Amino acid sequence: MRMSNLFLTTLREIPAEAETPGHRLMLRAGLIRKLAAGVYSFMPLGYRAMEKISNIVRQEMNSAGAQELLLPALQPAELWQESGRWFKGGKEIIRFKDRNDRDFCLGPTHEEVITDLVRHEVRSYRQLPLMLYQIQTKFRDELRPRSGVIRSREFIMKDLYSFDRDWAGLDVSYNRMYEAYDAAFKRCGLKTVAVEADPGMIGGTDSMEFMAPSDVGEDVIIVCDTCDYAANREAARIRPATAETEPEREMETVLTPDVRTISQLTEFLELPADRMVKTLVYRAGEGRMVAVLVRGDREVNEVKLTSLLNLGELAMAEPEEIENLTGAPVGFSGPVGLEDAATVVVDTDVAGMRNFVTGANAPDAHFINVNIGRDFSPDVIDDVKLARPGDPCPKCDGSLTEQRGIEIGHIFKLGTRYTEAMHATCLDENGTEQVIIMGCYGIGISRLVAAVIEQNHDDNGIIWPAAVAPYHVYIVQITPGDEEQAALVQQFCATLESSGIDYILDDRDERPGVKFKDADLIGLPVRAVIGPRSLEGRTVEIKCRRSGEEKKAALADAAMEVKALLGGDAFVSTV
RNA sequence: CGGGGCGUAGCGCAGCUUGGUAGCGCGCACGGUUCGGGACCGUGAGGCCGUGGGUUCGAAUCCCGCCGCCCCGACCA
Repeated sequence: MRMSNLFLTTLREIPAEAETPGHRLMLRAGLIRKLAAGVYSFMPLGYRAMEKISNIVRQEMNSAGAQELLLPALQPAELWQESGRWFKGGKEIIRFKDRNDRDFCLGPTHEEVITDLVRHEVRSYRQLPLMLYQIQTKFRDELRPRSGVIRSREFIMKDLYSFDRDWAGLDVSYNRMYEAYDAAFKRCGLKTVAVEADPGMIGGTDSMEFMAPSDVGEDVIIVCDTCDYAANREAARIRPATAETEPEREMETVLTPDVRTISQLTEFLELPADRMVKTLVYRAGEGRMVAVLVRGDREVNEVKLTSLLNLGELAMAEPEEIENLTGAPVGFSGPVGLEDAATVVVDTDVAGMRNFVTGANAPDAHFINVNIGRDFSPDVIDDVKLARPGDPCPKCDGSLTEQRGIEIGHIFKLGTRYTEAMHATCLDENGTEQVIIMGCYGIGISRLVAAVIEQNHDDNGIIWPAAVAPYHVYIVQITPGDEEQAALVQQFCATLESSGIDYILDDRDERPGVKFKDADLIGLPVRAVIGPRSLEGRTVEIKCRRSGEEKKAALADAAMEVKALLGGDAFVSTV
């Protein structure tokens, strides 16, 4: 491709709208352009990188035994009503009516459509297992699109669905996808961590997210410094602290006028926060109240709490609700005497404490020397606190660390969540109808492009991994009109082509500095320069974008040198 | 949805306080000099000053409404 023909304008200045390094570079390098909030065009260069990524993913899905198809983005409401997600699924579904006043949506995901398809086509267990996938545009009316193509309202996703006759089959499909994901991300030059995740509203038993570690990631991931334990903070478990053994003392009331917060209380009682127990009051669906006890220096993990109690909704209670429940204003809540009016949940660490401090459910009063069992009885004891760095690992003696990550893949064991609601069944050997067991597996393809750039750039621009670079080589002819140089360039291009290496030839009538700057910004893995210095020995200057290493190569050897820099044959794949 | 910020040329911004009909840099077009890390000189094109209303002789500027965009939070496969 000649630069003079390429539909590309690079930006010298940083667009004001972009905050993250990757988003800025994608705009500056002319990979994407914005149409509206969270809605982007992919320009030829950006699209080409995305196509290379799609092809890698496609190859890995195919070799895992999956088949590609294409499902409609336009979906009738009836399917979503059948699965129960038309109203629950909520605000992010883009809905509208057709001319006949029929409800439709633009597909945010395709569990319903694929389940509908499979229930019509699959009659027998002999047609299973089945893995079907597509690479297609998804639509979600995100509350807050951000960071360019990392969270957008229209995006490209690979979604794969597995159908098995039993749970053992699902385990096989799930593990096969796990391996395929790992392989695909590696090939894309992306560092990822697979973490335990909360299945959330989509339902199902197990789920894992593939995270690309990055400071601009929206998720916090918790990783053990010793073993392989890793989890999304929303789902991270923590090994309980060892139980205290001191003898129980008599519970007493202490007057604490206007002392409401833990920090006020530590000062007032001259006790550390880890001797206190916070009681947080939540309202679940249908007026059910939940009181959650965590140590004074900890936070509640609301996601863990929600899935633990299997609650559809959960919100902090309003001050009036707290006063109705406890008889005291906010700041004096405690578990004693609350058992009948609320579900009392105690964090595992609190369960091991003796003689702690809680609110007394009376204005301006706290209890000291509270003990579980004697003074109140919890309904549930479980791990409901938010993990933080330094916490003990649930699997080994190590301790947990924290980093941010971009979620680029998510795999779920759905089980019968959709197949049951939509009656997708098949007959087994005995002629008995069996509900099909399902899994679903997503990769955010357009997000992956952004994640690759977030992980691979420097101050001067993008540093594409060879396998996903829109082109492999950026060729600069220093003196555009020079015929001797042009002849060398032509020969060089021919050797690249015959080696399966693709390139951009910067043939613009610009000064060398401009071309070098654009070469760094666009960030193809190799830059090749042919100029006055090349003529005498018929050489090409070859520079590695990542290492900065530069060498002269004889024209005859140049293609081989380039290939070596690209990492050998494995990375050379044209779109 | 709550908080904050911003909408002026393709991009980055000034002008608004104190109303008088729009400017700078980059980019773009043309000519010339240049040419190994974003050159220089000259000429030029390009603007319902987000949008609707109001105040005024007169509004980019003051007032009110709406829309859009960005950030933080809430929320979220």
